[in-house]
Amino acid sequence: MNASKQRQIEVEGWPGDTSLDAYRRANPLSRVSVYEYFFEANKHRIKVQNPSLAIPKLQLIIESIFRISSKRGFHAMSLRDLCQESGLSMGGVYNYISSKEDVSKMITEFVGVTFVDINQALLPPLENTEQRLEALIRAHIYMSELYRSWYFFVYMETKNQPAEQIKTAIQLEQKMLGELQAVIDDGISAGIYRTSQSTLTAAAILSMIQDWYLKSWHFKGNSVDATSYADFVVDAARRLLGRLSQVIED
Amino acid sequence: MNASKQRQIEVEGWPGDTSLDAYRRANPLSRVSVYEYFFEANKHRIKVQNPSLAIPKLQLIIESIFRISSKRGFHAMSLRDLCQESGLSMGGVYNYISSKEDVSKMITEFVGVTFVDINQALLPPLENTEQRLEALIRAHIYMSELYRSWYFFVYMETKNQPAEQIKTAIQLEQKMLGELQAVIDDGISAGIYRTSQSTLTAAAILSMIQDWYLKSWHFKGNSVDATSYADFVVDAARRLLGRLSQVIED
DNA sequence: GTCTATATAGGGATAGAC
DNA sequence: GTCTATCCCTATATAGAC
Repeated sequence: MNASKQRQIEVEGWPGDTSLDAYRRANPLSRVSVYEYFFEANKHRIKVQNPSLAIPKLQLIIESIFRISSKRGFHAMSLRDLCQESGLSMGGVYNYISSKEDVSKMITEFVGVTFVDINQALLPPLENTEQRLEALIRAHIYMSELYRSWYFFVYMETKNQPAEQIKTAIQLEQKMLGELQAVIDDGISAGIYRTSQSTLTAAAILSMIQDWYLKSWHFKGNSVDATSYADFVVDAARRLLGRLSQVIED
Repeated sequence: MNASKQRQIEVEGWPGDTSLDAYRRANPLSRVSVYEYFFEANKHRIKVQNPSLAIPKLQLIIESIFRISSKRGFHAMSLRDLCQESGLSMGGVYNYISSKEDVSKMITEFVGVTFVDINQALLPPLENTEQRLEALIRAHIYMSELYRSWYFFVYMETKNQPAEQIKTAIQLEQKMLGELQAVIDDGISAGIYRTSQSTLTAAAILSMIQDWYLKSWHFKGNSVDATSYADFVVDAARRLLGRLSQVIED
């Protein structure tokens, strides 16, 4: 249950099969409810200890939070709004959270630990440069497709939280930037890639990845699905890195 | 004074000289205080009518808003915070704004109208595909360099505002996306560019541009200045569009 | 035009019955 | 474990003196 203890998940299909479906089958989160993991990770902070009671209630509360705060932000959401949306009472909600700030913290940390660790475990080794770059890109896009509300919440809300949480969010981003840059630098040494700007290129690739959950209005409007967007980003990364496109253009 | 009435600003230097300095000389905003424009644009909503009194006070208030809300968000900023930061009293502040929501609206609209119109007027014609693409990229980056707080505020805060203002912000973004895509499609027709994904490429370029004010922590940490970041984005756009880099790599 | 003092509503959080 | 009722604080906004 504790993703951070897993080192390398052995799975068939991924990352050889690069589709969203192959990723979903490889991702341990899709086998049970994500709220089961969430409950385990936060058991010590939650009053209600019976899992069969707590897990569905947590789901109710967190999904309500995502719905309300996606409209006007977490800060603008009052706990009375949350009670109305979830159908719970004030007292009921406070059996699952210890404060409004605390629940945002739990969500942020959960994404930063569980989601990141799982994707880490799904990565091919560094030697395999091109496959690793592709897996870095696709795993992030696919995870954020499967758990879009979580990613969107963390990106949008942490910027408005106390310094401590902002640090968590920026570290999360810098970790991914570091991973990307390491692969790129590796590819440059190996003579596969040609660019003098590995840092900026890594940042550009990350922004394209983040667009998938930050600007979903844009992709919905143009009916692009997760797999084909990931295809695009992988191709774009190759172009930025001085590699010819390997996607056939019609 | 009213930028929206200007059609094509005649300037020497820009866009032939692509540096930040050339842009600054061409930009009419840099000749006076931006708050002079702001006061003119919002005269009808402000109680204090004496410009020599109102303009510096507006500057004080808006700069205080930018400072406070860049930390924990506009919504988290109370008017008492604002009074303390600006040194004004509650009554004093309310002589310049009619409500908290109203001031955020004024800022959003100002960026969406004045800033956008000025950059529009600085653009070379559509026929000149490559120069126009470059000018679109550079003008946006340079304007956001000169008025970073304004851009950051609009991007971050409008997502947490009433539906009406979100629409304004998304329209602003879609306008820029449309401009980029038009140039790209033009370049494809002319046989200059090679890509099957003009919409997604336009979005990727816009994200790189927005990174300049959304992730300034990243560039500061790597000591990249506006001109060299713009160089990078122009080069990256060419790579994405199937054009070989024209920047010399060392 | 700017201040101090205040009205009024709504926020987060808790006590205690069931 | 969940509810209702309530505490107390802070928010925006305004009234009225100077």
